[in-house]
Amino acid sequence: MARSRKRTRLPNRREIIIKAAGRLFREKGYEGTTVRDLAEAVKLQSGSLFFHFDTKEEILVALLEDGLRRAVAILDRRLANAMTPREKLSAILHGHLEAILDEERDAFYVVLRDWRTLSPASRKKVIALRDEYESHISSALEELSDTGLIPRNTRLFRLFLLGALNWTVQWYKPDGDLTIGQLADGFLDLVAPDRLNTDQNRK
Amino acid sequence: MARSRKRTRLPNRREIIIKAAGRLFREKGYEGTTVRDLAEAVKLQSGSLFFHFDTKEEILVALLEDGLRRAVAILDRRLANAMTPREKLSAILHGHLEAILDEERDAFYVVLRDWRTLSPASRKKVIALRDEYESHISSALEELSDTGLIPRNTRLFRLFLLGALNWTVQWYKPDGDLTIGQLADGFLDLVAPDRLNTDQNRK
DNA sequence: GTCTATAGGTAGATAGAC
DNA sequence: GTCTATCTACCTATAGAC
Repeated sequence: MARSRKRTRLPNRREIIIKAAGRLFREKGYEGTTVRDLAEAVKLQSGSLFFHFDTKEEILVALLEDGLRRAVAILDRRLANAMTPREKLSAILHGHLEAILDEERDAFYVVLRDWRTLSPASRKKVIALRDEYESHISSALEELSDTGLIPRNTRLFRLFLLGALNWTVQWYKPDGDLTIGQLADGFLDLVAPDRLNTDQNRK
Repeated sequence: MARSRKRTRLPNRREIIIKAAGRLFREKGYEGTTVRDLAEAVKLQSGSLFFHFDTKEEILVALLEDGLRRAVAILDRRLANAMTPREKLSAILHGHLEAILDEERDAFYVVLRDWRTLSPASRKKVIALRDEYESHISSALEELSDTGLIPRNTRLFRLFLLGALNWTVQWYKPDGDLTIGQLADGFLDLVAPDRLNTDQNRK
């Protein structure tokens, strides 16, 4: 206890493996990535991975669970700071896009594509987390439905808005000409135009 | 030549295999589906498949190419019949959703998830077709940008709208309470409200 | 904790009979 | 065109030395 104080907690091997798995699974798919690929990425022999995880699937589950849990935290932090209806809508867009495009990018992409390969037990756990994340967004949107800020057909609007947001994982490039914040603001202006800022409405 | 006249062209074995592959690849993924699975689905032995296709990947490519080509045709037919700006926008929504949720459902789902597993040569061909399909939508939207029907930031609007539409493949259930036509009309009303039909705007 | 070596299983693809 | 039989390669996972 007295010996040494950790300044920045170094990621342990397990976390390093999960992070590398996230990148590889996103790039080549879970089934397209072999444990040898993963071992090479973290400079181990393939057998050594099985000291840290019992199975390959356990690595996938760890990636998805960690990622989804952190995403909920990111979103909730944004929502907690939002007061007006428009701020809340903005928080949903910024928080969600930040989670899926930046911080937990790999986990979101992989869970979307590869959740079907999970065993029933793992699938249940992961899908429950995914549903929980989405329920935070849905209930926040539900609150807005009476303010007049969003259309009255909440279900269809929710499907439309979340679809547009979720699809960004397919095309958004972090090194492109659009920051995540700009994208969120741009989308916000499409669904709830700020009438004070009329530049974009003038012809 | 004189012997018999085909009334309805029976799908030949090759087409039967492609169709079964579409269902299996969508359900279990391309890599998660073995040639033995596919052979069983069409009541053949696994070796017999290789009389019709040289490799497993060739089956995937055939599925995607056929599907994307037909999708372009579906969309263009809809667009050709549309006159007013709002009809054109409606044609985009109806045509696109019909293509990806009904007629070429399997191909769209699979190309989205599994295109990365294709060899570079096959990938190039398939992506070119995908781009061509999308360009038909994009240019139709571009035409609408001067009519005032859609927002002036066409790029962001296009990304937003196509994202919402494309994402429907993730959640739309053909046997649910929403027909594809109803979905298209509902989305149309969100992006370009019909002011004559004010029921939905009244509070 | 990581290594080497390999077991045990299954994948895509081929050969040749019919 | 389809079958049976099988090849080769590679996969996940394990065993035991260090």
